[in-house]
Amino acid sequence: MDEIKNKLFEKGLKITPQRLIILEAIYNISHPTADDLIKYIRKKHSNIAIGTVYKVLEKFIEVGLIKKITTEKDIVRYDGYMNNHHHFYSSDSTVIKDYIDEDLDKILEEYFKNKRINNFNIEEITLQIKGKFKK
Amino acid sequence: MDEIKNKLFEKGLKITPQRLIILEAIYNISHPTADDLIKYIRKKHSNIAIGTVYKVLEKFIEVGLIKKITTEKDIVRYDGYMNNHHHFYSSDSTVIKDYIDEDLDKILEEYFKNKRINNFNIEEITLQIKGKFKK
DNA sequence: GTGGTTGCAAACCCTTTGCACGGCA
DNA sequence: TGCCGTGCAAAGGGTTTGCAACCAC
Repeated sequence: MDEIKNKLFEKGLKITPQRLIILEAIYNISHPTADDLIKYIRKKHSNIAIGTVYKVLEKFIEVGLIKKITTEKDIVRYDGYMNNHHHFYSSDSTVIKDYIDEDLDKILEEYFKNKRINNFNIEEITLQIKGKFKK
Repeated sequence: MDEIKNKLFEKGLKITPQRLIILEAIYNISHPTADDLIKYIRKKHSNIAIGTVYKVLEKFIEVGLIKKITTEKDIVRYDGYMNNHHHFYSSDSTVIKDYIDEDLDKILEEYFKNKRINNFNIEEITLQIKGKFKK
């Protein structure tokens, strides 16, 4: 729990029970929706206001603690893993898996450097890889 | 307008004025939201019900005439260009631009073939390229 | 003729907002 | 103590739904 406190501290955020539990929840649930977080927190701890959850998430995004990710299925999810990474999206369920591949990142960087897209400054490239998980 | 009729016919859909105008609108607006479509149609023609627009779009997606695309900014947009392609997302506006690059598609296909991701069947790879358009 | 399609309005769901109270620094 | 964070409930905005009337085939 102390490393979670540190993360808040490093970003200059006040440490509150709500922020601690929300950040912990983000790290413990894979790509949660706001609703996933609320349920998780209400199960473990006492109550939390829905508005608070949204406000805290917004603040976390603002300071760069988490990211929003968007899926085909319209519901916003949150991701606490901040290094560059891609996502596998299941085409027959709501499952999302992270895909980390620094070799690929380098290939893409190189590719676009040579390509010289001259009216666009690339900041970030993310792959959405759709398909089916094998069982 | 006849090629639009053909597209509906090929997919086995009944040809109605609403479907014709919605599909035409999708081809004439870049990555429209549902609301963009409604406004476009109401400007050109007579009225159209909001519910109808959503139902028609859902049907088009079902038969593979269009795709949904999702952005950071939570609003669903529609895309009538069905060949594989990627998107540039402006990080300081809502502009989206298509990016077609068959060489890149081949490189990625090859890359993942060699990678042998063995618990996932890849169906489609889409790049989200975030950055800023130069003026 | 008849099943699919449309219009309309109400319902829904997720998210945002305003404000008074409460608690961290 | 002062200001930021929280809870609550109401409002907002986009999307979905149910049903009667309508129309393409």
